[in-house]
Amino acid sequence: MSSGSSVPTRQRLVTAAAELFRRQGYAATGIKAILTAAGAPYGSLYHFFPGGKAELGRAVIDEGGLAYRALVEAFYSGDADPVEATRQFFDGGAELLESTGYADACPIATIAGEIADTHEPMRLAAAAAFASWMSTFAAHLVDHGADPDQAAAAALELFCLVEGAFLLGRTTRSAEPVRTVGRRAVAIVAETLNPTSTTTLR
Amino acid sequence: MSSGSSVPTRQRLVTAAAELFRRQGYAATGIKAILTAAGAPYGSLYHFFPGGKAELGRAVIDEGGLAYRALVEAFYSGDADPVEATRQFFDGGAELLESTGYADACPIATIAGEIADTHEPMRLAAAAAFASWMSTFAAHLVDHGADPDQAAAAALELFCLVEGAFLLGRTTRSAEPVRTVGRRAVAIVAETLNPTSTTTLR
DNA sequence: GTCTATAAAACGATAGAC
DNA sequence: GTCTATCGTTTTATAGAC
Repeated sequence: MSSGSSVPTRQRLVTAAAELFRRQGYAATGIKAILTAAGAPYGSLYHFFPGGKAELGRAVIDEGGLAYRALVEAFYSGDADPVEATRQFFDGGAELLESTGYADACPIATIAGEIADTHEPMRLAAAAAFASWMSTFAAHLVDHGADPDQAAAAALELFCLVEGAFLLGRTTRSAEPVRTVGRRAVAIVAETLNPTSTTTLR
Repeated sequence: MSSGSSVPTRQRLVTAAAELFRRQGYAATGIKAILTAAGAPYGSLYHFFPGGKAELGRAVIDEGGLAYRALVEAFYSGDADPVEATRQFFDGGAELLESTGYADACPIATIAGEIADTHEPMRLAAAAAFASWMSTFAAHLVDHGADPDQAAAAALELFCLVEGAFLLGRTTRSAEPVRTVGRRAVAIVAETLNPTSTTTLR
């Protein structure tokens, strides 16, 4: 299946590893399985990634981080209403989860959970990716009039809602958690853009 | 360190495995490491867990689920004010994360993320544990006057906030995410117990 | 830059003595 | 119920031909 000739070997390796890591985890995925999925020979991996599996893992986190950041930007760009964008973002996440048999959720969350205490370079890469998503979203809120501190808090809250709902949704094989937290996320964004009274909830 | 004579072998195995699984993940933790940490010989594991590593993993999830459910009950019991209990629950989580060097967070989240798509018995055990935590919390809200549906939604939202913040906190080595979502959690509980107007956010 | 053969170690699991 | 020796496999990584 696939392994078309036009895609460079290095990228085929990263793509195949990303898919397997996200579903099975980093440690449970053997290099041979990645090689088979990528249609690449054993030596190619160590040509492009002399650091072996760990360096490939880092590349997977970096590229997954960039891809998801681009996704956030696609929803929260320019004039797009943050509230409506949030509704669509969470609906899209729920549909993705369902349509992939509850396999595809966050591209790096599973890896991050495994290596946070054991592999410093990968941990830092994951932290940078997470931060880039939140700051991209928070900047859009600020562009639409939100207070910077409140926007940062809202970004963190939405991140946690998404990641928690992805974990719960994958574990229970349901998209309901994503839809439920999506409604809460919409309310948070609306509140952040339009604080109700002088003494707010926070 | 430890391996006191009074603790039964079976429980030493589960405790040692739980600690290693939570920090390194399920797949990355070898049986030999568990045996060494538990001070148990190779054969004991297969005496108590004929199903091997997977059966031990299931036991870790089950016992971790019961322990955390007891923790939730300790905070949300009887007359305890749900809002104040929520504040203390999240503060406690933040302090635990800090005091353990950002290692100890959710006892089964790391495992759940790894095996959700690959190991059905463990996945179901994790789903049951998650559900028991949420229903325990939701029941307390209902006891204090909340609408059952809103209580269930609030329980799901708090779960996702906690799990997301634990992941982000472990990845960034900071307890800040837990404290930030804790403030949001307090607001959610307060709103659930005391809806403001006829047309609410949801 | 591609590919294979192979090394060296670690893996989960089992058998059988005690 | 405890312990060890060991099987068979799989792991990551390397060497070296092409």
